[in-house]
Amino acid sequence: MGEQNISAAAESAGLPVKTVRYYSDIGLVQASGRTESGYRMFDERAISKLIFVRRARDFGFSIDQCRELLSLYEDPNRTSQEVKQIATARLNEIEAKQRELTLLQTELSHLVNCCSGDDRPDCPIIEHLA
Amino acid sequence: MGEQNISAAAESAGLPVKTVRYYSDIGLVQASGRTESGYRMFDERAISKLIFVRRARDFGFSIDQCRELLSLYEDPNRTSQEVKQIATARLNEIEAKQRELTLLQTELSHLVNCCSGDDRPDCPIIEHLA
DNA sequence: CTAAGGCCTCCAGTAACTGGAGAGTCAAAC
DNA sequence: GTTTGACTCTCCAGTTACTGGAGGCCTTAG
Repeated sequence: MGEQNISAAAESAGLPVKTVRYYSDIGLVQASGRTESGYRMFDERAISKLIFVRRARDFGFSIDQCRELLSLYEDPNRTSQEVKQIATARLNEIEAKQRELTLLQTELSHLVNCCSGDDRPDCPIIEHLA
Repeated sequence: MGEQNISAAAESAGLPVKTVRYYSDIGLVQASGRTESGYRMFDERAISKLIFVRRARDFGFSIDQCRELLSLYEDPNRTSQEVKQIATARLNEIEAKQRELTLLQTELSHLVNCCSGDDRPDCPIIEHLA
């Protein structure tokens, strides 16, 4: 199992083939080489990068943040400070989004609870938006 | 103040001019008419629709949901049931997103707390992603 | 009358893919 | 040896909800 073609690599990484090709196209995770006929081949290092990116994407890191994290991952001279900074930025995004959603949820659930949901046209939801 | 041009309408609604033009283009909120020279004009009804859409967008309703809400808003024979159904769908989306973010926040904040953030390369965040 | 600003349309770009067309490639079945 | 089916390739279009910009007409203040 030295090198795998794109579908094997995609399966190893838990990603769709299309996504692996896309990451390859944008230079996020390059294939380690091509066959004579032009098929992408992925070695273990490339596959571990794909896995890394998948996990980072699961955390909601953007492609650009993934690019930075990946280069830190690959850099033996990285400092944990650099990594922590990126992760903290993402954490702040998450927490900001949480606060936003909590406000929306509070207000919208209140409106939904106040709406009788019957056959009459009177509706506090519509009234609130109008 | 019978009819307003696009910048006055945008200001009344609290939306960027570009967005008003966009809503007009996609048929979400049409201008009530055009001047001889082709300028869009918005009457009070159009402007109240713009405001309605802005508020609905603030709740995170999609353009398509806004379209539905708007047609209910305009329909004297609507039932509050129909409105409630759309709002409940959006509320479910919000709550699903909240659950997702809470999981992420828990996990990521744990990792960030475990990361020393110093000059050494050892980092639990990177290790978790690898 | 001219210059500044507002308005018009159309096109491109954003994020991160996803789907599809058309064409070449590979492995196995016949 | 060929054929068939699955796989791969590239390139293009579409998704969401705008946003920015080019090029050109319109309006209004000085």
